[in-house]
Amino acid sequence: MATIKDIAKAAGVSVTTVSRALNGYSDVNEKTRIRIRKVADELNYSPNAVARSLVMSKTKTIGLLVSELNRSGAKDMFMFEVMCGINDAASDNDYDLILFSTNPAKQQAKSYSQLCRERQVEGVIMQGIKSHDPYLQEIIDSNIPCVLVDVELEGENVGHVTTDNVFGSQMAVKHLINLGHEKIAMLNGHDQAAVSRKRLSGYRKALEEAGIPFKEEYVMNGEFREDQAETVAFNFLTRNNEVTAMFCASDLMALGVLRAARRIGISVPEKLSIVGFDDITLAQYSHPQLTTIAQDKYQMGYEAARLLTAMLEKSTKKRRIILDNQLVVRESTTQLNS
Amino acid sequence: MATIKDIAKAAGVSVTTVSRALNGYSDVNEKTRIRIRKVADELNYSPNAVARSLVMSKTKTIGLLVSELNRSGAKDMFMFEVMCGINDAASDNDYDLILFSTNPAKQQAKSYSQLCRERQVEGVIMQGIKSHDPYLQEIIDSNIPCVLVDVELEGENVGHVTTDNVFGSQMAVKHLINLGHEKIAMLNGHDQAAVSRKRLSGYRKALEEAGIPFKEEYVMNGEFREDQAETVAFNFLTRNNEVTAMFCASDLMALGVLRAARRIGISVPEKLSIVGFDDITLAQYSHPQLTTIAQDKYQMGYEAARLLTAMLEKSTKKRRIILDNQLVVRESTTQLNS
DNA sequence: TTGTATGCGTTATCAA
DNA sequence: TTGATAACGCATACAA
Repeated sequence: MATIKDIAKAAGVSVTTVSRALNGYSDVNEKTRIRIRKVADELNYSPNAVARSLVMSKTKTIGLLVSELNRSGAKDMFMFEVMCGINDAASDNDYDLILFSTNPAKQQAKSYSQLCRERQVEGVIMQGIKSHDPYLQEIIDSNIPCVLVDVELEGENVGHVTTDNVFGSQMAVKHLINLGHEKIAMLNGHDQAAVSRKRLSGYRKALEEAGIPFKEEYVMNGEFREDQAETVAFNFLTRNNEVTAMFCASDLMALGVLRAARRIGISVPEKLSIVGFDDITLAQYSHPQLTTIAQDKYQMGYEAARLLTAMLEKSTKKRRIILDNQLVVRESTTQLNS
Repeated sequence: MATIKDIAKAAGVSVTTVSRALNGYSDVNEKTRIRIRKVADELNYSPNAVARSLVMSKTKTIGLLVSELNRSGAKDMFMFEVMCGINDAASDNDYDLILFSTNPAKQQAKSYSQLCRERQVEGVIMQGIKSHDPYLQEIIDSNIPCVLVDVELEGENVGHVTTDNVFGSQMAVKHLINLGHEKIAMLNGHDQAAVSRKRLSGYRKALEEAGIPFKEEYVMNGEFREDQAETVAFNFLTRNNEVTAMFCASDLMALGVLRAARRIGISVPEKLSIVGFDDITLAQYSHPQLTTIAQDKYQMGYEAARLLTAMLEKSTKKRRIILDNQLVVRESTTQLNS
């Protein structure tokens, strides 16, 4: 592989001049520049980013830390779509992405800051992390800029992007209320998830505004899992047949509820209206198709990477981005016919 | 950030000794090693992989080149699942992954080898590339090891992993034949895809073996797209109502056919049996659920990365891995009742 | 068992 | 406008 040294020799100049010529500095004679460019082309030169990184202490690299990148996350294409957005924004801003996928075992072996410093990433985007993850504290303590997806942490070097979960849930529940429902249950994720707490509060708000009393017994957790949701919903629905609508904190769980309803013989939406959250691909393919709160997952990723690059270039003081959600009405909800 | 220099100073030894102590060389006194380790811990040292890469000319990095990593690929989680496998295998073999996403514009700007040399990746895994992609020739010419997913190229430095597409298709069509079908159409992808050619040949083979004449008019292309498949199938099925079964080169297209059939009023599977290919997540959620040929996407990725690392370490002469597929019978196929 | 010196490919400082 | 030289953090050949 040709280096600037080779070019220097071939062009009869010093490496300094080659470096400057190739990097577009003004203090180099146009003729020499052209000659050097020509030689570089002939030698099929490409700069060695590793060497450059070492001397500049800038790697132009963002670490993409994904907790448990695995098949189980495949169903809701959530991660993937976010990644697409991150990838595009990073690329637009001239950063490369290096993939770190962690799991508890790896976290034990290597600390967050070790991971980052080893590869000399300039910043990090984290996704799929739970609010009790041990890395979280390290992120705060560390001085390397980090943007979190769906974890509401802020600080000098840490920002986040999320969607308006409270309002999104309000929309969902309000939609049900507008359809005449009053006995509305909620199938939430789990208490460790920030989004779960937000969505619960949106649910309560909507009920409150409509003057419907909040009932503790109407709220349950499905761990964001389809099978778990099915089990929980099955038990709940067999016991509470006065309930006419259910708001689920994820589409995947809504799919589980759909199953449970089918098993019990409750027809959706005639006897039970269901609203999901996320608008995953599957939401359009289920029967009935899911009414849901759509999150722009691609946009979340895009904004996350954009925020990070802005932080890296110190061109912003912003540390929080909240995107709007949208109610998508499909087939799983309908007017209550009392 | 602490460097070995700092450690050397603090421990009162030379950088050489530090380097050797930390890298587990035998020619260093155990006591000094322990002291150095302690100092390193105190200074919260982590090695700088960039510097190490430069001097060793080994980056322990694999480039993951994904053509058009974007939302459109989100529906079939194909890429994502393959990526999960790649990620795991790379991690198991102590390589990191750097994400390159290309598109025609970027390819214009930067050649394959430039891309690789800049980041000094040791090897590359490519996915989602079409058989007329300009990078393909560069891959062959280049001396940097590369493993392709679903593109059957081989050479000194290039290998591939794919599944047995011919046999997979044979299984699919044979399944239909066993159910009594004889008028079996095929909805293929496009001619630029190697897998399409393979799957077509499997289709022909199965027909041949059963003594059913191959009919050119029964084969069409749907570009691997759901909407395109729907259109093509709609036109075809309205004109050829003698056809009782259709083999699709992807599940996504099978979903399109399902739509077309519904629009026309052909019930599936009673009047039309459909077999897909891939076994994407959606296949289990459609109505009826798709009978399909399952490819182990995760395994494809895992094997790809494993093959590449083996090539990098020159521990194998193998350049081709072919995985078996599996027929998964669900609800979209049934006995022909004539 | 330890240290000195050199180099990896690049950019940056300073002098010419 | 150009060049000599040092530096980035690390590994290694060689010397001690």
